[in-house]
Amino acid sequence: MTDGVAERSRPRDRILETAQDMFHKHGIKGVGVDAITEAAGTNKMTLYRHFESKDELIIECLRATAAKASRIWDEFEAEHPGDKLAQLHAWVRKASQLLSADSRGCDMANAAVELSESDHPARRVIKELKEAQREKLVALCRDAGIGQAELLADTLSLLLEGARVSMQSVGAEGPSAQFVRMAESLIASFRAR
Amino acid sequence: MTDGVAERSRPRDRILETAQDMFHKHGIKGVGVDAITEAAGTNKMTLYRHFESKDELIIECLRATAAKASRIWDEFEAEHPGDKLAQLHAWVRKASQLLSADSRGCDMANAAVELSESDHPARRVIKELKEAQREKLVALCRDAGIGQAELLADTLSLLLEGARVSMQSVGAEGPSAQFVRMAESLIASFRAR
DNA sequence: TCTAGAAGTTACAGACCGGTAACACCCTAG
DNA sequence: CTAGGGTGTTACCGGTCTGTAACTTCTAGA
Repeated sequence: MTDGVAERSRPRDRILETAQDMFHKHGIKGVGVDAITEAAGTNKMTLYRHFESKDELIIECLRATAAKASRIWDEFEAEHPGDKLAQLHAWVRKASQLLSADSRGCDMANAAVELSESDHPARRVIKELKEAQREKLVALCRDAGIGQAELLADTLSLLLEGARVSMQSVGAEGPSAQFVRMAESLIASFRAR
Repeated sequence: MTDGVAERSRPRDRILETAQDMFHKHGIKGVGVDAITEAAGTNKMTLYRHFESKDELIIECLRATAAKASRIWDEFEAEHPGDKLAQLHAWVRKASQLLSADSRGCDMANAAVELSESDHPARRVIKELKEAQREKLVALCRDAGIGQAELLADTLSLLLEGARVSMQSVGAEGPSAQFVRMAESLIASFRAR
């Protein structure tokens, strides 16, 4: 018999998956460990046997989310082998799919907003993961033959980051609705230089 | 004798100003009403005599912050009377000043991230205020003689929103460092069309 | 100077939080 | 069959949170 949340797997995996989902939906400070374990079909003691604290659970969730996102890049390569420009367009399309209605945005950015303590252990993890993502996009732009690759990658990054947070303020019909047009126009402009 | 926080003014004003500051620095869920009243040199009962709940205090803080931001537009008009294009460049410069190190970003966007409950009373206020800001920027672009005023305004909005949240993830040396160059380049591009 | 309302003080209620202790249980490997 | 590790259960600790009650003190205006 399954459990709705996930196939009857090991408690640690269920906790991790459930926590990712609940942190994303309700925010990190908006959900307690009791609620997570209950939704995961287990209990608090088991959580603390696998994670030494809630902060460590947060960090593991961020790493897991980043790992999932990282796998998408493999799909780009698989769908458009060697064609870096096509992969860049695929990135735009994939990014725009993150802007569906009532999305809660980027987990790492949201965590950075919520965890305001400057010495919170998750902060350095967020920075590392975000920088890794940035370098991937820079490399993609460069390999696509774009001159100012860093500048285009950073511009696209800010546009997407802005779109994801804007959606949470004003919804999907706000400025973020024009994301694809903005991004494609930018890429065309950079290619023409 | 003054009190560090603010001149000896009326408790309600001190609470409002202190709450704005503390919500900005530590996040809404990261600060309790006790801490606010203590920092404001008053007490919890006085707070609840002026605000019927913490949620209402949050809303009043957002309105106050938006009102402050609104006054900046008057400065643009005062510094460059009638010259809407100069005012647009002033907007870019002012926006870039929001990207100083260890900034905590936009209060309204942060609140939208923190208050994940879709029916939270602050959500509609955030949406209203953000939409008002958007329309101001659209009007500025249009009056500056730019053809696709809405698209430029939305692009600039997303860039700034993204820069402000990116800073909280990766710091001021990340993609947000190029904000001015991106924005100016965009304006030039739209003007050339 | 007197008075009314604003502000301060203390204590408390009820809920939730992260985290731990002690113990019972189950299921699989040997 | 048995031993042991992973898991479940219950209860609890100390702390924090929003919000309220009852009472005292202050202060400005008539």
